[in-house]
Amino acid sequence: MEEQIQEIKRFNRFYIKIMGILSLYADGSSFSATEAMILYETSNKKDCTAKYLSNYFVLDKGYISKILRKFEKRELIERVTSSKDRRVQYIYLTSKGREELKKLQDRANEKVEEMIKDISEQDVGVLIESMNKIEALLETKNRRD
Amino acid sequence: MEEQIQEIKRFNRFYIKIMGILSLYADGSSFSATEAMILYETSNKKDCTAKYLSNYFVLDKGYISKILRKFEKRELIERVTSSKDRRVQYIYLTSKGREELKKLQDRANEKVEEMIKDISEQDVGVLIESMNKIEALLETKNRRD
DNA sequence: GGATATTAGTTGCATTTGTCAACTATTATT
DNA sequence: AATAATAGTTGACAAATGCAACTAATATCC
Repeated sequence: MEEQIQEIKRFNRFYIKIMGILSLYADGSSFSATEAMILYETSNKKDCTAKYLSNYFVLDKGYISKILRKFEKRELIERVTSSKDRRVQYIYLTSKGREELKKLQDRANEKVEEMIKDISEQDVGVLIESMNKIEALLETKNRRD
Repeated sequence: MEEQIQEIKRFNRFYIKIMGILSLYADGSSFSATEAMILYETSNKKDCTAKYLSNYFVLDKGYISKILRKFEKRELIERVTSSKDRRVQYIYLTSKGREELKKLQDRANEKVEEMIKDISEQDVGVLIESMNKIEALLETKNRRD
C-alpha cells in the first residue's frame, strides 16, 4: 500500500514535468495556460457560464470575470443573458474565438506529435490504452458540473 | 494518428484536473506547490544547486534564488560553497527541512490514499502498471540533469 | 599572465496571476 | 413585502514569476 502510494506520487511528479515541458496551449504569448483552458472549456461546455468555469477550474469568480472581460474585448466570446434568469450569462465563442482556439489546438497537436514521434505505432497504442485505463479507474470520482 | 493525439490531449486535461484536485503538497499555506517541489527535489537530488533547480523546473534563476533565501531564513536548508568552484553552492536540507518535507509528504500520501480508497486492490495494481507503462514510454526523452 | 568571455547566484523592478471583499442586480425563500 | 441567496463585477491587494543588471568567480584565448 505504502509502496503503491509512492509509485503514484512518482508518476504524478513525472507527469507534471511532462506537461510542463509540453506546455500545451502555451503558444508564445497571446494566451496564458489558464486562459487557454478557459477558452477551450467555453467551447467544450454547452451553455457555459462564469460560475461553471469558476467551479470547474476552482478559480476565483472575480478572476474568471476579468478573463472573460478580456476575451470579450478581444472579441473572442460573446455573452448572452439567460432569459430564464437574468443574473446568468451564457458564454459563446465568436468565430474569431473559434479561430484562435483552433490555432492553439493545432499548436498543441504539434507538441503531442513531437512527444510521440519516436514511439512505435504499436507503443503509442499501448500508451493510449494505459491512459484510458487510468482515466477509467479515476474518473468516477471528481465529477463536478 | 490525429485521433490518438486527441486522446492524449484529453488525458492531459483530465490529469491536470486530477492533480489540481489532489493539490499534492498544497498543505494549507506554509508552502506553495512550487516551493514544495523544490524542497522535495533538494532532498532528492544529490548535491543539488540553484542552477540545477532552475533548469529542472524551467524556472527563472532569480526566482529560485529568492525561494532558497526564504528557505534559508526558515532554516530549512543550508548552503555549502563548493570547494572546487566557489561560484557554486550545494543545497542541503537541515533536520528541520527534512521534518517539514516529511509533513508535506505525509499529507500528500493521505491525499493519494483518499484518491484510491474506493478502487479495489487489484485495480490499483492496474493503475500503477498503467502509470509505469506511460512513464517507460515517455521517459527516455526529456532528460535534463 | 592578463584581457575577455562565461557562469552561478543575487537583487530590484515589473508583470502576471490570483485572492478577497464589497457591491449591483436579480431571483428565491419565508 | 422583507430577507436571504446567487451570478457576476470591480478595485485593492498579495503572491508568483520573469527580466535585466549586477557581483564574484572561473574558464578561455591570445
